[in-house]
Amino acid sequence: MTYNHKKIEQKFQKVWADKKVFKVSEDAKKKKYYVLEMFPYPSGKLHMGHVRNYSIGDSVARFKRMQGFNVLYPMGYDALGMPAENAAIKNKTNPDKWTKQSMKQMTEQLKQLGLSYDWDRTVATCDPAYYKWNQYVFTKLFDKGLVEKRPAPVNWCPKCKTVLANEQVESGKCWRCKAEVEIKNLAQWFFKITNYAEELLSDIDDKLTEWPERVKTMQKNWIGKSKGVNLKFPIVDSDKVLEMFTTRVDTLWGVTFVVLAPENPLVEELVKGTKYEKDVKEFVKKVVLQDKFERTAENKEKEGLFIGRYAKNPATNEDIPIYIGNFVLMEYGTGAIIAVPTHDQRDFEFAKKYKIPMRVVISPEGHELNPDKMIRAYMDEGVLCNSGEFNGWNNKEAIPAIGEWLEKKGWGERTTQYKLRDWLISRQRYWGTPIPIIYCEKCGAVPVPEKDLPVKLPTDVKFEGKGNPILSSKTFVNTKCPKCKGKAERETDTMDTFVDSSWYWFRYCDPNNIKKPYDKSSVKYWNPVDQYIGGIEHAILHLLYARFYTKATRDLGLHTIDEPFKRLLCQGMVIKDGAKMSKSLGNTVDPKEIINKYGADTARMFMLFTALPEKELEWNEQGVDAVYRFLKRMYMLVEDYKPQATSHKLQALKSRDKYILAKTHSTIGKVTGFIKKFQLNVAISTLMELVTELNKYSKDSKPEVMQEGLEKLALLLSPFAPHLAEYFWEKLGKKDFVSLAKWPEPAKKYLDESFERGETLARKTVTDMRQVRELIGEEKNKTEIFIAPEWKHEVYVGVRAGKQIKDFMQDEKLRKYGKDIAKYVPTLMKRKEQLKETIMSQKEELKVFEESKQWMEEVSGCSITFSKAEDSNDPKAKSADVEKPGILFY
RNA sequence: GCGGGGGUACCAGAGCCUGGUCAAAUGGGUAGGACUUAAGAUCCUAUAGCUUAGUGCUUUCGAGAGUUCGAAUCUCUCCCCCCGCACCA
Repeated sequence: MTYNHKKIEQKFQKVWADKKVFKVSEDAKKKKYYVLEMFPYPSGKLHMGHVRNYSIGDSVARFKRMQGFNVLYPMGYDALGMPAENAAIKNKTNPDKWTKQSMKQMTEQLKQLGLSYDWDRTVATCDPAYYKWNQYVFTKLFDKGLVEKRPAPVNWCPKCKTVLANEQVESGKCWRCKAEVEIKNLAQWFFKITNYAEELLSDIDDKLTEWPERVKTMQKNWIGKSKGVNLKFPIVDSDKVLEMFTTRVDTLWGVTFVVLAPENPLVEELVKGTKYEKDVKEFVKKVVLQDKFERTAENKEKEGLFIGRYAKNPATNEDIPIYIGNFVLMEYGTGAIIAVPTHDQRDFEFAKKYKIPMRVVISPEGHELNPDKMIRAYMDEGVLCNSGEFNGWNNKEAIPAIGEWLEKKGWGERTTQYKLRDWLISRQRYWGTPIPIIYCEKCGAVPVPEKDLPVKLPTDVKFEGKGNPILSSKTFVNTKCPKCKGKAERETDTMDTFVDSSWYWFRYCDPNNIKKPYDKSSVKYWNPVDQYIGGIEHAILHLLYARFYTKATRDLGLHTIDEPFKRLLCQGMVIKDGAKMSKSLGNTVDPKEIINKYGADTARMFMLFTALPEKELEWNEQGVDAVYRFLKRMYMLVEDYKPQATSHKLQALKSRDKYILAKTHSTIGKVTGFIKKFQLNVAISTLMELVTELNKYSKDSKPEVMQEGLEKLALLLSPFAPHLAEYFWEKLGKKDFVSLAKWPEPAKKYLDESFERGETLARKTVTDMRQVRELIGEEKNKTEIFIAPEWKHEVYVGVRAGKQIKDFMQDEKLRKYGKDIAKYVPTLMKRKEQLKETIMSQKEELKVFEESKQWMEEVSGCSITFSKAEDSNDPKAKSADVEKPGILFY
């Protein structure tokens, strides 16, 4: 019999499906556990990253289910988005058709993996019944003022022909197609995520205690909170006041110039009619035309210009020259900065270039800095000088004090700045949720009333790859105003697809609700998601949006959840030949082929065994093969075993039996621990150890013990290789599903300390000692193994047969066994620690051996008598300074 | 620059939190053996160095120092690598 993975896997996939084994429903009596994987974009083909993601998720789901939790483990499709639309353009079909076809294919592939989803809860975001609720929430947020349309410089991807949110621009390139992003000024819809900046930030530390550190840091950086002061410098010869944000009020006395962003509207005003106007305008034009990303690129040389005006630093009463500079960004703070060249590297470079004077206001303890001799800004801590009444303060300690002082004087206000920008959700594409807004000449932008939702995507659309296809629909755009019934036009922008994925896990809780996005109580029962699993690439984008949307919909009263994902795992990438698997590199491996050749169990187990979930996984066919062999080995083990129909009583146990039981039960403990810690690879390696032991044991086993070992093995294997485990379970005479069986607990009575302790060496020795006897012969009296303690805590071990020790020693096998036994002795004695602490007297040593005697007899299957080493027949033993007691095994 | 994570035997990768049972799991590779007509599969053994009849000894977990009876594990310093963010005032 060989391991026929296809037959086994098909069989159990069918049974699981037929009997709806993994269907769940709310059950107030049971503790719930929600395992969620980032749902895939239905490209039509599963890739290895998916397989990895879902293998991890499924093993957690199965583990928790067996532990008695009511496990919600759903799957769906993030079905709206560009690829479908591009495919439609390419094939001149409809995205809807293409997407549905893809979803079908993917579902089939997912089912082949044997994932324990509740398929009755599937959702697809392209379903109007789903995106209706995007629109519903949009209109509610609109009413609340959390949505707004406004013109803004936006990131425009010329290839996708749509705008992108800030988060979707990666070093100047489109996150999806990698095309260079351009900046355009357009009127766009925004979700006011910035209103939630503070909560999004503070909850990271307060509530996301089980998130990976690096994701939390990335989010914190992205939100980018800084506390500081909005300084107010009156502009000389003007009634205008220049506002500038700074976190470093301690350097206020060192300000020798200020810099405005070239786009700052004040600039034009200030230079109007002066001799500087022409130069300034030219410079502004040059910089603004320059790509935003080019401008802010690394090591970009600082450039700027004096604009001929001054502002008064109220702290020093000095007139400070105003510059404009390319390194100042309009979109952060007030688009203007104070410049302290002595204590800020950028200002330093700028000042050096334009020969602006500098003044030191912070000195390192003990010596004075000379601004003329500085080669770089001094940014460390120090003592304030030239700073009026704050002279002598530590600069860090002075910051709050100066802030307060400025506020009192009315020269500034303490404020907080965030880097986070509002979430731009408009997309000029077809395959997304239509934004439910109607423009009426009289009433303005009017949200579509709930009764008219969903606003469905038009079907009379041409896909030609130019502009927004929705514009080509005759029936869509023209409509009536819901308020005044007058002539009106629909918004043709659709929503960013990240909106779709910002609440799908709530929908899983109540996927068929037609009256509401979801039932409040269902959401309350299942949420928050206990374990969320997905790629690190969503560390900011999706995870930040999802957190925001959760808070926003909570405030709409739709549910009461603050944070959607309790615990997060970001699995590593699957790589091959040192690079991420990708079509363009041609280093992809199709999961389908692997499943065909080796089976789903192997594919899944390989994913789990080869690397820690968070780490990169290097694809390696040899490794796949190794896992396959392991499964096969287990298969053979079970196949060769004759199940015990009777309820087994574990009695009359020999040491080997006890050892196997101890091993089995310690494995239960370890595997459970490792799964909890997500060290799935280690969990599997522990199983491998057990299998090796069972394999050895199987040659001469006590059936009840074997049954116990194999049963536990099947249970422990179930999260990783569910089909095979299910097969084993059946083989072992069980009538139910191992997938629904109770997760085992290690039984204390089998965890005999003496077996536990010396486990590793014992497993060899136990068999080795028996084999020594077998090899040497039946006549017990001719066999002699001696172990004699030497000086201090070392031990002599000798093995020989009869009187002819030389004959015996020439036998290589026996020498090896002897060696192993010898290795085991210190462990066996259980007294290594004591032996190390004190040099024991001979009597004590003897006692140690005495205590161990019984155990050793069991282990070796030999009877043991004590004798003195000098009584040994071995001349070497006699001579080797062994006047001390020893043990002879006969 | 700021932040996060690392450096373990031929390779991958556990062990570090909770110090001793660690020459250090597991898998791969390599070598030898059993089985086989053969191949494959399977099984066994070895795999830092030296040495023994047996034990043992020396050197090892990025480098150095420290704490300790005892350090891969704890502390400090240094070196190196990877990954995020980055002219954010």
